[in-house]
Amino acid sequence: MFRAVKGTRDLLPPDTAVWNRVERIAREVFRAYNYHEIRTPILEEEQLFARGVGADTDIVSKEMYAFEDRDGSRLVLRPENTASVIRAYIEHRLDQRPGVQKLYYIGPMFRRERPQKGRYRQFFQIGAEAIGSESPFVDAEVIEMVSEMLTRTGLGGFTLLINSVGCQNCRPQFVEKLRAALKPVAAQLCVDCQRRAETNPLRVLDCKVPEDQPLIEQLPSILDSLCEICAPHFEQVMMYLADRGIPFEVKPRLVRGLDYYMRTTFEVTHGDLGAQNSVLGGGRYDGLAESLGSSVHSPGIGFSIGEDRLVMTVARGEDSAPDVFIAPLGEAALRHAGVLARDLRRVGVTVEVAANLKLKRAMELANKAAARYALILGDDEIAAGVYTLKNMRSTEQHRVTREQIIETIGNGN
RNA sequence: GCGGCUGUAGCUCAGCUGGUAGUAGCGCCAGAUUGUGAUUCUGGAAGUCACGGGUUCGAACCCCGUCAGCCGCCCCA
Repeated sequence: MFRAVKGTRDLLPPDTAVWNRVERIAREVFRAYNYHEIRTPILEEEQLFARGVGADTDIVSKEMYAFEDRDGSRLVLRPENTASVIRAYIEHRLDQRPGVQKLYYIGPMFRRERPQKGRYRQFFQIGAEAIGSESPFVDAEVIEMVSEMLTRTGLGGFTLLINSVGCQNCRPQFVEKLRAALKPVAAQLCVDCQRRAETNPLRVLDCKVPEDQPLIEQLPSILDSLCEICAPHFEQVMMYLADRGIPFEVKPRLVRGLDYYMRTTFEVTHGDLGAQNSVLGGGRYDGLAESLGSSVHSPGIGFSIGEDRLVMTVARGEDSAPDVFIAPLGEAALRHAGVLARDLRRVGVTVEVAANLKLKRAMELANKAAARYALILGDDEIAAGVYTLKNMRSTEQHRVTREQIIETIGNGN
């Protein structure tokens, strides 16, 4: 027997209704903020991510689905979408279009990790990028938008964390400071942190081992090391968020795993997600376009929502049910039903026709499908030129004309 | 990539210290005579007990391996 490959899954009804609802809300919110959809290929050149995301990141160094194409070129299934969007932005000279380019996407990403709760090898992201402005106002607007989006999907009890990770000027200085501060205490930290202290000191700040926390608290904060550009930028972002009444928490130890982030970074966590408690991550990446070959400075900020994780945490809805379940008795009635069904569907009524079934069976199926009405069509009705319409909930049934069907159903009775 | 737990009908699960699977619940299908569902009653189908080895007279049960799922680590959405 064939099965979905490890880490991938089939989404079945009625769960797909929840996905559609989430996506519908996302599109509505994107529209309100004047974002437009971009669709980029799932396959990209391997180098795009090595250069964009960073060759040393976990995503690139060990999680990509990479393979050699028949012509020898190295391709990958995209592990994230920001690099692709920037690639498309450069390729199609979107920098020549007027104003800030505000783009959104919804689609699958691929990372070859060990699956667990809220983590799949094929997972879906809803994300957006605003390219062409360094203004902290844009940062605040993006953050406001994600907050709005999550709230409207019905997600409650999430926490918005923000931070600034500085820029190429102030971050290296901070890293040195951190290294110096870590030297005397590294031996008392967990083994992972001892390794991180060497390879990537910023990661130590993100350690979750409880015993390490007292020592980590004592380490310098990047917010004290921000340069004269980064510091006011962050202040303004917080001010604009406060203006809009958006609750947030400053987490100076928030570190993101992608190399391209600078200045503003943010994350949304939710308690119901288990160890993978992050529903959304994002940040500013002012140098990314240039590192991907753009001749024009194209600063940007973006985010992506883990749609699988969001769906996990929002209420489970019900899928749509038919308005009318038509039960035709006999061949003549079936032909008549086919035409009637077409006409009803054309005016927006959801119709199911029970073909070649006994009436009892048709009624059973109408009930199981949660249909609002059953429409019985037999020789009597054909002779009289009417239909028998039964309200499945109240059990009342009447003989009605074609016009009355649409009227009754349209009224939602 | 590393660790822990789990793997019996479509689903949720029983199955005693190994003797060769359950009238279990839900679901599914059919019937309770004529053109009426959801309630009720009756009947039925469906499992190579994840897969492959081993121990044993005998394994769903014990041992080893593989695979899958879940949970955690790493990291991230």
